Amino acid sequence: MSVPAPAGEYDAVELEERGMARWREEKVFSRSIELRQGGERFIFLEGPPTANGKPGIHHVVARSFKDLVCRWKTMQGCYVARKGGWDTHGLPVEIEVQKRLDLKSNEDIIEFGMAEFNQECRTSVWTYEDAWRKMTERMAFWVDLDNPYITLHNEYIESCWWAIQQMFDKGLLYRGHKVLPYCPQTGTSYSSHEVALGYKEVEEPSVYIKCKLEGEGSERFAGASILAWTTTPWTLPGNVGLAVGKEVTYLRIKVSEEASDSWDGRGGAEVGEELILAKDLFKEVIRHQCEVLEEFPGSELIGMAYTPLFPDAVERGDSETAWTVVNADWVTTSDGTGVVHTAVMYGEDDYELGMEVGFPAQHTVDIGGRFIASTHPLLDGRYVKDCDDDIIDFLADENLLYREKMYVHDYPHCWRTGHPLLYYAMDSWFVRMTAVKDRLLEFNDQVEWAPDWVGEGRFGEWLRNVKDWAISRERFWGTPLPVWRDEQGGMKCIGSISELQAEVAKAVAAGFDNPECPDDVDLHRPVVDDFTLVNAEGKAMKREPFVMDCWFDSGCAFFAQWHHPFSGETDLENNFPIDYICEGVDQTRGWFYTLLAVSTAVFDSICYKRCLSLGLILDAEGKKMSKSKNNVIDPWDHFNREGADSTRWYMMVAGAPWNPMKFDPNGVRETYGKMFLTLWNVYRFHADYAALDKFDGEDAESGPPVAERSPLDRWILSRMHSVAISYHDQFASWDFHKAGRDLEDFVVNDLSNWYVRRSRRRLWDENESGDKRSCQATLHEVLITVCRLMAPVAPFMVDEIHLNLCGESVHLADWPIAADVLGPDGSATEEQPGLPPLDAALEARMALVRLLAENGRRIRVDAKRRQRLPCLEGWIVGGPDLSKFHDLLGEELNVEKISTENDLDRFQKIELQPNHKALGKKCRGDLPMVLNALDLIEDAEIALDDIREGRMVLAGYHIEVGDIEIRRVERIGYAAQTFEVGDEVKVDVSLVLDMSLDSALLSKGLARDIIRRIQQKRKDLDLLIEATIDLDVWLPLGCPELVEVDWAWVKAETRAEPATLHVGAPDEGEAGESEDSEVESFTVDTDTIYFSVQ
RNA sequence: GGGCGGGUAGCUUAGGUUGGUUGGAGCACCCGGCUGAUAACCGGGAGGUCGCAAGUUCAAAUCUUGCCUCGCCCA
Repeated sequence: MSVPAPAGEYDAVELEERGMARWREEKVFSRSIELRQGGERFIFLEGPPTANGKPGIHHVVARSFKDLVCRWKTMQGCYVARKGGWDTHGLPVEIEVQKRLDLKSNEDIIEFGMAEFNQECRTSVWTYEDAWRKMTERMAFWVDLDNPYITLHNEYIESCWWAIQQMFDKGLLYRGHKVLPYCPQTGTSYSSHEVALGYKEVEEPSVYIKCKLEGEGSERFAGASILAWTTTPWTLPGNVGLAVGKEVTYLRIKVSEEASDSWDGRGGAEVGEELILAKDLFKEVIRHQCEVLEEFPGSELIGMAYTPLFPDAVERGDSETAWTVVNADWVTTSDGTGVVHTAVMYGEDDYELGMEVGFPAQHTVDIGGRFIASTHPLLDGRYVKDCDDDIIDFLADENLLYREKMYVHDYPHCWRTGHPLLYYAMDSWFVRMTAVKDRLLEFNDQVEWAPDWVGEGRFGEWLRNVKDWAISRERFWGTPLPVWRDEQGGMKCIGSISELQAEVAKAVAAGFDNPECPDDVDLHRPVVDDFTLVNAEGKAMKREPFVMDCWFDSGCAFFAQWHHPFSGETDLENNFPIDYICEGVDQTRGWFYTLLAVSTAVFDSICYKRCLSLGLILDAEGKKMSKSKNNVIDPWDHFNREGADSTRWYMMVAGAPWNPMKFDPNGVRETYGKMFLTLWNVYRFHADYAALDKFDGEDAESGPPVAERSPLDRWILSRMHSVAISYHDQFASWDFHKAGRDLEDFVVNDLSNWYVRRSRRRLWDENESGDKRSCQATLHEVLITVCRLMAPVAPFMVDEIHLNLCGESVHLADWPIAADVLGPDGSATEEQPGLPPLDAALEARMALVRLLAENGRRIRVDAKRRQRLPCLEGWIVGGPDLSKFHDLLGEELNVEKISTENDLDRFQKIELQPNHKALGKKCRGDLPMVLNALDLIEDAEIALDDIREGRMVLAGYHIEVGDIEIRRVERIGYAAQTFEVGDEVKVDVSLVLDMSLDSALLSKGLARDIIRRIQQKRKDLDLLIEATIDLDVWLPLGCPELVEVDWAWVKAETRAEPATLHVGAPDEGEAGESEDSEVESFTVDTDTIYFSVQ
C-alpha cells in the first residue's frame, strides 16, 4: 500500500538536504551496492584529487560524470564498488608549505629540517579535506570516502616500491640525465608549473660565432666557417656539435668588402673569409658585402668537423661525432643562422641529440652555476651569468665572433630569488618506456575512448613519440626512490618493508650504523635516507636522494589501493582491469598515461577498458577558470540556489562531455525552471489528486489495463517507451547530452505541455471514474520510469518522487531497460518487457494531431480570429484517420466540429517542386536551365499528367516522377495550412477552418471571455478551487446575446451561486452590499462588460 | 614550432562522416494569443557573410588547401 502524500512546493535546497540525511540514515549508498552483490562487476577507479586546494565547479563536473555512470551501471544490476582516494604527495604541496614557511631553497628546507618540513606537508595535504567531503556529499557523488586509498600511507608506498622493483628487475629503470630549468642559488630544479611563475622579459647579448671547418671530412668546405647563433654565451664552452636541417638550404658566401663604419659591437670578418649559413637568414645576419659562392642542402654539411671553441673545456673521450655537424629535424630558419649550437648538458634538445649521435656528455658548469676548473683560465670557478662579456671578448680576440646583438626575449627566472634559471642536465631516473612502446600502443588500441579522437589522436600521437619517463624528483615530500647505490655504481632496489628490514639487518651485521627499522617504519624522507645498506663487497650503499614523480603514485592506484601484492590477494584480481575511468582531458598525458604506463611496465597488461575524457570547464566568456582571473565558480552558489540536481543535469545537457564547457550560471537557472520545476509540477498534479483520491499506483487493481485506456494515455506510455530506449542507447554510446536533451523534451513537451494539460479535467472529476483512474495509473507509470531514467544524473528529486509514489528509493530500483534484452554493444535492441506497450502508429498520429493544433492556431492568427471565439467547423484533408482525436483538436482549436474531408481539390491545388538530388544527378551543369523551365510551368495538374505518362521534357531532359515532388497548397481564399508528414511515404495533410460567424458562436465566445476573466479574478483573490462566488455580470446594449446554455456554462465553470445577468451598465451602489466586492470591467471587441465577484 | 580540438543569431548550441528544397532549437528581445498551466504555454517577428580566402562541384555550413583566431597538451 503506498498512497502518495501531497507534494507541496518545490524547494530544491531543502529537498536535497532532506535527501542527504535520508541516504545517510538509511545507508542507501551501501545498500544500493549490496543489493547487486553477485551481479556482474563494473570496475570503477577514482582518480584521486588533492585536498590541498579548494574544490571548484570543474571538480563537480568530473564527479558528476563518474557518478552517473556508476549509478547507471548499478541500476542495471552491476556490482559497482567505489573506493575513494586522495593524492597527497608532490610539488604543489611542497610549494604551498614553502610559501607559508618562507623557505626559499632546498638548503632552507634542509636547515628547517626535512622531517619537520614533511610533517608540515603531511598536515597541509588535508587543509581542504572537509570542503571536499562536504562538496562530495552535497553533490551526491557516491564514493566511499571512509575507506579511501591514500598515497602517503605506508601500505600505498610499499606497493609503489614493489612496482619500482618490478621495473628495476626487468631492466626498465635506469639512471641518466635530464635537462631541467635549474636555479643554482636554491639548488633546485623546477617543474614547468614553477617555471611559468617566473617568466621575465630580459635583454641579453646574443652572439653569432664562427666555427671553422677543417680536418678530415671537411675538405669540401675547408677553411670556411659555419655561423651559429646563441642567446646563452655561457653554454659555448660546453659546445660539442652543430646541428643543421638536412633539407634546409644553406649558402657559402665570401666576404667581398670591409664592413661599413656603422658596424656595431665586437666581432667581424675579413675580406675573403668564407661563411656558411641558411639562405633564408642571410640578409638578416650578414652585415658585409658578400659574394654567394654556392647553394646546397644541409645534408652536405653533415659529418664536417670544426675546431672546438674552447679546446680544453670538454674531453673528446671515445666520441666520434664530437665537434662535427649533425642533422636535427627540428632545425628551422625562423631565427639564428639555421645552425644550432649544441651544448649537450644545457638544453633539452641538445641533450637528446647528443645521446642520439654520441656527443660527449660532460658538464662545464658545476651544480652551483660556476664554471668547472680547466674550462678556461678566464672562466674557471666563476658564476656563468657573470661571464657573458668575457666570453664575447675572448671569442672576438680569437676571431671566432662574427657579430653580437642584444636580444629581447622572455626567459624563465626563479620565482623565489629572481635569478635566471639555467637549463642544466641533472642526474635523474627514468623508466624505459621506449622499450615497451609497442605494448603501449597495442593496449591503447583496446581502450574504448570517448571521444575516440583523444585515444587515436592526442593520446595515440603521444604514445607513438613516447619518451622515457623521468620519474625522479629532487624533492622531499613524495614516495622515495627505493634504490641504494654504492660508489662504484652498484645498485640495489628494495621492494618491500621486510626486504628493507633484512637489508638493514645485513648492513648492521656488516658493521654499519643504522637506526631501527620497525614494521611501521615511516617510508618517507628523511627516515629512509638514514639507512645505509651494504653491497656484496661489504661497501656502503646510500639511497639515491630522489622521490618519485607524484604521477607515478597515482599511476599505481589500480593496485596500490589494495596494497597489492602484500594483502588482499583477490582484490586486484576482482578489480582489474578497470572498466571505467573519467577525468579531464588535461589528464591525457597525466593520469591516463601513467596508469597505462605502470600497468604496461609492471603488469604487461591493459589498465582500463573505457576512458571518458572530459572537456575543460571554461567560464561564461570561454576563459579558463583560474584563481588569478577570479572567474572560478563556487559550486555552492548553485547548490544553495538551484540545487545539485539542476547543476548536475545542466552539466550533462550543456554539451558533449568531451567538448569544452562554457559554464553558464544562467543555464543552471534555466534547467531548474524548465526541467525540474516542470517535472515537479507534473508530479505535484498527480500526487495531490492521488492523495485526495487515495490512489495507490502500486496496486495492480487501481489502474485499468493499458489496452483499455484512452488513446492519450496509450500515447504517452508509448512515448515513454520510445524515449527510454533512445535514452539508454545514447548513454551506451556516451551521448549523455543528447539523452538528457531528449528526456527534457519529453518531460516538458510531451508530458507536461501535452499530456498533463490535456488531462487536467480528467482528474477534476470528483467521482470515481475509470478514465480518472486510467490517467492516474498512467501518470504513476510514466513518473516512475522518468525517475529511474533520471536517477543516475540528478539523484535527489526523483528519489523523493519515487519514494512517495512507490515507497522505495529509486536508487534501489532497477533500470527500466532490462539487461537481458540488450544487444552486444549494450544498446536496447528489442521492445522492453518492463516498459508499457509501444505503438508507433499512435505516436505518429499524435504527432500529427499536435502539428495540426499548432498550425490551427496559426490559421486563426492569419485570419485574425481570436482563440476564444469558436469556429463552426474544420476539416482535415488527407493523412491517416484522426477521428479519435477530432474532439481533442476541436477543444484545442475551439472549433465546434472537426471532420475528415476526402476531396482534396475542394481546398487545394498542387505545385511541382524540383527534387534537386535526383535532377542534379541527371542534369549536372544544365540544372539551372531545367529548374528555370520547371518554374515556368503554369498548370501543374496537366504537367503532372505529362510527367506520369512520360511526356515531359524540360530543357532537353526527360522528367520522371522521381525528379519532382508534388506539394499541395491551399487555394486562395481558404484559411488553411498544408504540410507534409511521414518518414518514408510523404503525405500531405491540410487543415481548413470555417471562418463564418453567427450569433450562437458569438454567444459562446462571449461566455468564454467572461469565464476567463472571472477565473482570473478567482485566482487573484486566492480562492479555493471548491469555493463558490456571488456573481453579477452586466452586458451592454448591442452586445452579442448570451444565450441561456452559455450563461449556465459560465455559472458552472466559475462556481457562481447565486449569479445574476444584467443588461446595461451597473448603477452606483448596485455593486453589492459587501465592501470588498467591486465592479470591474473588460472589453470584448468593442463592448465593455462589467462584472463583480463576491 | 608540433599535435589535437573548437569558431554557426546578442548568448548557449544542433547539423557536419553520407554535399542537395528555405541552416534547426533554447534564452533574451518585439508583436499577438492563451491560461484554475508552473519561474508555464501557443502563434508570429526581428536577428546568420555558418571565422576568412581560394579550390573541387550543376550545387559547399558540410569535402580539399591555406590563413586568422581561441583553447588544451607538448616543445
